Amino acid sequence: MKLEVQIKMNQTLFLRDPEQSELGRNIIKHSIQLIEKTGFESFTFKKLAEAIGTTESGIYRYFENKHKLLVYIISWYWGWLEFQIGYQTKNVHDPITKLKQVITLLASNVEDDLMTSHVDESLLHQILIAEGSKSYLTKHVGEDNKQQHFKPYKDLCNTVGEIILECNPSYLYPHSLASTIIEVAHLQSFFMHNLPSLTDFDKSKKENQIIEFLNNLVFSSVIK
Amino acid sequence: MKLEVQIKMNQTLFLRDPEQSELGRNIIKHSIQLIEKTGFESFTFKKLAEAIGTTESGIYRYFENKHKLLVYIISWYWGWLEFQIGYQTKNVHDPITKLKQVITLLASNVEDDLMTSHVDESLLHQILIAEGSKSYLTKHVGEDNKQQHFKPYKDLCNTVGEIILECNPSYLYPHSLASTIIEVAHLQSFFMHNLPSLTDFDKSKKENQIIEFLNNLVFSSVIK
DNA sequence: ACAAAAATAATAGTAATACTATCATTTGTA
DNA sequence: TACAAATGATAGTATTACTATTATTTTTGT
Repeated sequence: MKLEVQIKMNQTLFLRDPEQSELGRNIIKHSIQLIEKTGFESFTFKKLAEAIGTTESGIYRYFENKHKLLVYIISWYWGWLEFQIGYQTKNVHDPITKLKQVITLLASNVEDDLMTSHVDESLLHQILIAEGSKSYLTKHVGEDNKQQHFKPYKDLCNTVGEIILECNPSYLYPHSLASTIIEVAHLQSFFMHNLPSLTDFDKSKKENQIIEFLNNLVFSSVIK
Repeated sequence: MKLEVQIKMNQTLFLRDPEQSELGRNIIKHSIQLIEKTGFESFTFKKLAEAIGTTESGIYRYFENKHKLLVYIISWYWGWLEFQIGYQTKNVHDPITKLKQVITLLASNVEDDLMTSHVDESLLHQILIAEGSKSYLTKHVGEDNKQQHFKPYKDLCNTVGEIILECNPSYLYPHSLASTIIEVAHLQSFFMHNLPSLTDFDKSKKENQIIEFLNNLVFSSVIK
């Protein structure tokens, strides 16, 4: 028997559940590939339909528009990451060790998880770095938020915030520090590869330097 | 005599210099208002032309496309901020005080600077918070970078990075910390207003809390 | 003051995007 | 095997992101 991890998704993000059909899973699979390759701005449902071998109207039966599809795959990623964090830190009791592991998970390059056959987490991680903030940097962020579209992200920040509080119960900014860690991990990776003079890292040494930077930043302020 | 501050802009960002004509200055003025009000996605040259009382082709004579216009106004803002930092910290010799003042400048709500009659810096600051990262989160960031479109941002990060090094010459990540301060100041402000559970702040107390968070973060790690 | 040059306005047109609608065909299942 | 549900094929619309052309106004150099 093949084990498949299922991430429970918000129903308002789609019109028809893409997990439940071959076409739906193809939409997810190929949209991840296309968005990663061409960027979200030049990604269209027409191109996606061509890549899959279906028609535009086929896609529209699953997703209202490309922004909701983006939010869908990003939410999926946060759900998956939360699962990973729970799984990988299961028997770790020291909160400092746990927080270090979380930072490593957030700032490392991800490998494709074979438990999820139609999702390439490695590509998805790249999408998060380059397009993640576009999911909420809109004028309709308020309504999206009311529909709980960002719940997986918030849940993740809460989880990380709680670990921070375990390290130091009197630390004043657990949520802000959690969202900062996540966003800075992505930003510094983007800068390192595209605008390197905004960082002190070089591509060849990979993500380790970002992890060290974040560890230094986080533990200096959390554990005085 | 009325003093006007002039920010020197990269020539490849525009086709005709908008500072040099009434129409050009109107394009800047109204694009700042429109982008702030409607968001960058629904901002079009047609709407801008209507707001000014000119035609689409009129705008196209100044800017190739709306992305370059966005990068233009954002670069302008970084240039202006750099000037502000230089001006406001002119006679401050203690680097710690200086860095604190810089953090305050980066994370405070900006007031309209009357030295620049066609630019509303307060609106521009809001645009930076909500749209700033869209200037570089593109697939053409590499070419844009070669054309020096992000130079004002890099210069600012360098300036901040140098102050960080004055505080602690052995600090390992001056550039990364500088870009982190700038980005986190904007992100936490956006989150506070739109996704407050990602922060520990509440709108009523305004930006002071973000400044305190950043001070705590920065000085814990820079001055051990 | 006047001609030439430059800038602007007005209009039209195109290809692509972001959809909506309709209907025929295939597929899954009671 | 019949019926519904899902998919495919096709067409159509309004808007966007431009380019091109020509007429009109404004600026400027002599």
